[in-house]
Amino acid sequence: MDLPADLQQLVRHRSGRARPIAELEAELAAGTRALPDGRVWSALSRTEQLRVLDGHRLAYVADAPVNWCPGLGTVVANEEVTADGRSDRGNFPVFKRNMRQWLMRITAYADRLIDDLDTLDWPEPIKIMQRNWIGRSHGARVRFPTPAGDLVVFTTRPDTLFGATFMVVAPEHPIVDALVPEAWPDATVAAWTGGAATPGEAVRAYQRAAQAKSSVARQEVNREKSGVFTGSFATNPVNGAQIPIFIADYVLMDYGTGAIMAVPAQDERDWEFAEQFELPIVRTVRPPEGWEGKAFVGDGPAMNSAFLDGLGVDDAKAAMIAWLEEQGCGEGTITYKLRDWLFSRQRYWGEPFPIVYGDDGVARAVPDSMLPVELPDTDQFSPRTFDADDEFSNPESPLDRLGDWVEVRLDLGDGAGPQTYRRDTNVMPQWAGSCWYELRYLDPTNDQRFVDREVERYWMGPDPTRPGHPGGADLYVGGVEHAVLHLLYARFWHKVLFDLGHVSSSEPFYRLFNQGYILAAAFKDEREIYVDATAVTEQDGAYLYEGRPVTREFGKMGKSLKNAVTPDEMYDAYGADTLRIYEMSMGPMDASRPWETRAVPGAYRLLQRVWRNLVDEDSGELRVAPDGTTASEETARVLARTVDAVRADLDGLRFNTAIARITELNNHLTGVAAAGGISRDVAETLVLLLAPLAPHLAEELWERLGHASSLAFEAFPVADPALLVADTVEVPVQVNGKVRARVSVPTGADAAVLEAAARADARIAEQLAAVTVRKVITVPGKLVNFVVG
RNA sequence: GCCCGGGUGGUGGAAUGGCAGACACGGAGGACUCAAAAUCCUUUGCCGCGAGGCGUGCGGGUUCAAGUCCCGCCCCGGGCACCA
Repeated sequence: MDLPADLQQLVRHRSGRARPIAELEAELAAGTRALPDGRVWSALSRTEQLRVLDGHRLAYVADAPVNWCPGLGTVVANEEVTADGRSDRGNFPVFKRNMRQWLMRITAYADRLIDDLDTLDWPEPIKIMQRNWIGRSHGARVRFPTPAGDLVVFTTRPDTLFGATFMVVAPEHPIVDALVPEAWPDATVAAWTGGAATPGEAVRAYQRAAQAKSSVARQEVNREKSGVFTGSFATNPVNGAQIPIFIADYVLMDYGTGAIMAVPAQDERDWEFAEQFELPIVRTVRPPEGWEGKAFVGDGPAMNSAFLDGLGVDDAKAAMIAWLEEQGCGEGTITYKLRDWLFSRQRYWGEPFPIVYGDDGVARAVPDSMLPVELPDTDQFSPRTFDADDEFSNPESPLDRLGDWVEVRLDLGDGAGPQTYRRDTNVMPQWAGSCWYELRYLDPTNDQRFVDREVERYWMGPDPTRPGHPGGADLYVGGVEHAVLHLLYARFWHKVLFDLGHVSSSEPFYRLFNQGYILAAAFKDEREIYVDATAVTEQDGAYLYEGRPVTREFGKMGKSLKNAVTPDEMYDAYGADTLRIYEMSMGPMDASRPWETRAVPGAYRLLQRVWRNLVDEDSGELRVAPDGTTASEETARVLARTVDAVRADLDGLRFNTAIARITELNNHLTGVAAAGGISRDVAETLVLLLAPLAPHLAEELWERLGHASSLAFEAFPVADPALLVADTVEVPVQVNGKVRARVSVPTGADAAVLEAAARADARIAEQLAAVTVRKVITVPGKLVNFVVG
C-alpha cells in the first residue's frame, strides 16, 4: 500500500511544511563544487550536512525523559505511577530517566496548528485548549553573565527586568555543576543553604529529591516552594546588580530555557519563593490604587525602571527588547509550550518502525516497496523484566526477543546490495492509527493507496463555495478528552500528508462536536489506584474491594477507571429505538451525567403512544381518519410549530428538545385520535419527524401507512410559514419587574397599543392607581414593564 | 497546581438579558376493571387557609429586568503529553 513516504525521509521546511529529505539534501549539495582533480569541495562538511539534516527530520531520535520501571520491564505512563513513585501494577519502583526515543517534530507545525484553528467550525473552548497547549508566547531571551558563562532565560515579561532580584534554574540544568563553588560565599543567607555545609552537598541533595517527583506534582503552586542557593551570582544586565542563582523544581527543564529570571513583584510563584527565602522584592509595575495583593500581574505604568518608567506593559516590553538587542544581551523571541511528540513504544502491539540499522549503527529507511513492515507472529508478548531496583537497566521490548525477525537480509536499493540489518524494535503509539483512520474509512478496500485521490477530494476536499474552507470531515463527534492530544496529533499528521500532496484537505475535521460523558461510579483503593467497579460491594454505606475499603467517585466510563457498563440489558428489555430515544432525551448531547435508567419507561411510553395513535392495538389495523379528512386548524398549527422547532433542533444537534417537541405533538394527537382519528397527512409528517430518532418504528409505521419504499428517501418535513404566525400574542405585564398580569394583543402591536392594553387590565390599573409611573418599558411581542416609585 | 466545562424542583433536564421549571421520570387523586396490570384524565418548585411571599451552588455588582453579563468564592467533571 502506498502509505505516505516513509517518516524518516521527511524533513520540515523553514516555513514548517514537510517535504522529502532528498530536496534538502540537494539544497545542501548545491553548495558543493567539483574540483579539477576529481575531489569534491563542499561548503559544509558531510558531518555538518548530516547535522543540518538531523535538525530538520520530522522523525528523529533523541534523549527524552520517561518513567522507567525495571520490575515491569517497560516504560509507564504518568497515570500508571502512584504518588510515591511506584508502578500501579506490581508496585515496583519507577525511575524518571532519559532514554533514546523516536520523536516527531510537531513543534515545527506549531504556528500552523494555532493559526489554522481560525478556519475550523469547532467549539471555542476546544480551540482555546489547543492554543493554550501549544502555548505560543512572545517574549525575549536574555543573557545574564555568571561565573560559569552566560545563563540564558526566556521571559514573557522583559519589561520587568529591573525587578529581577534572583534567578532560578531547573535542578537538571546543565549549567548547575559549573555554578557550584567550593564553599558558601559571604553573602549567603541561612535559609538558602538547605542546612548543607557546602553548596555542592545542598545542590546534590536537592537534585535527588526533585528527580523523584513527577512534573505534575512539581507544578502544584499550592505546595510550599522549595529550592537551594547554588552559591553563585549572576549580573542583571540592565543595572549590573549581583543576584543570587537558585535551583528549584518549580522551574521545568523542558519549557523555555530551563532557567528564569525571578521577578517577585510581578509573578506569584516568584513572590512566594522570595518571601520564603528572604529575597528582595522590587515593584516595576505600579499596581492600582488600594492594591493589597502581593504580586501584581496586570497592566500598569512601569516604575523603578529607568528608561521604561511610565510606559504601559506592552510599550515597555517593546522598548526593553529594542534595548536588549542594541546592547547585544538579548533579543525578542517566541517560545512554545508544545513539545515534540514522543513516538516510540517498547511494547508488542503497534506498528513497527520501518527502520533498519547496518553494522555502522546508522538508521536506514526500509524502501517503499517493502512497506508496510508487519508485526511478527509470536505468543511472547511480555517484555523482559529486571531487578526492580536496577535503575540503569535498559528495556528489551517483546520484538527484541524475536531474533529471526530482528536480523534481516535486505537489498535496500542503495547500491550496497543485499546486506544483513537489524530492525528497529520500537513500535508506534496507538495515536499513529487514530491520526488517519478517517482517511482509510473513505476507501477501506483499496490495496494501491491508503485512499484514492479522487475519493479523498470528494469527501474531504475544501468546499469551493465557502471561502477559506480547509476541507476535512463534515462532522466529527467525539469526547472533549481528545481536545489536545488526539485532535492535535491528527491535525499535525494530516498537515504532513497535505504538504506532501497526498490529500487535498489541510485539516482533518472541519466541524467538531464534543458529546458529554456517560459517567459511572468508580472506586479507588488506598494507593489512589482504580479497582474493578463490578467487584466492589457496598456495606453500611461504605464500599469494599477484596475486603478493603475503597472510595467512590463518578467518572467517564472506560478502562482507565475500570467502571464500564453496557446498555445491553436495556436493549434486550426495550429495543434499540427506546435505547436511542432515551439516550438522546436524557439531556443535551454535550453534557455529562451518570448512567441512570429510571426514566427509561418514559421513552418507551412515547413510542407506544405514537404506535397506538396510528395503529389499532386489538386489530393491528391502521386507524387514521378516512381519506379526504383534513386536520383542524389547531392541529395544523401545532404540527407546523413542531416541524419548525424539530428542524432547528436537529440542525443544532439538540436531540433532547426535538424529542420533547415531538412528545408535545403526540400528546396533542392523542386527543385527536380519540376524537375520530388523525388525518393521513398529519400521521405521515409525525412519522417522518420521528424517523431519524426512532428509525425502526418509523419505518414500520411508514409501511403500514401504505408505502412500498423506505422513508429514508423522503424529504424531511417543512413547516408552512403561514401557520407559524399567530393572530394574537399574550404578553406579560410587569410592575417593577414582577409579573402582575398577562394581556392578549394583536401580533405586531406597537409600544403604544401594548401599553394601552396593559393599562386597561383591571389588576394593573389597580396597581398603578396610587403610585407614580416613572418609566414604561415596552418590548413589542415580549412584555410591558411599569417602573413605579 | 495549570487549562477547559458545569452547578436550575424529589430526579434527568427546558429557557436569543424579557412570564424560571418546556418535556419526561417519580409522587398524589380520579376514570376504566370483580380485581390487578396496562391505558386515559387531573394535579404536582417551596412556604402560606388566603392575599401574598421566597426561589436557578455561595457572597457582591451592573440593569427597568439576571439562570443568562461582571467581580470574588465553594463544589463537581474532563485534560495535563506512554490509557487511547
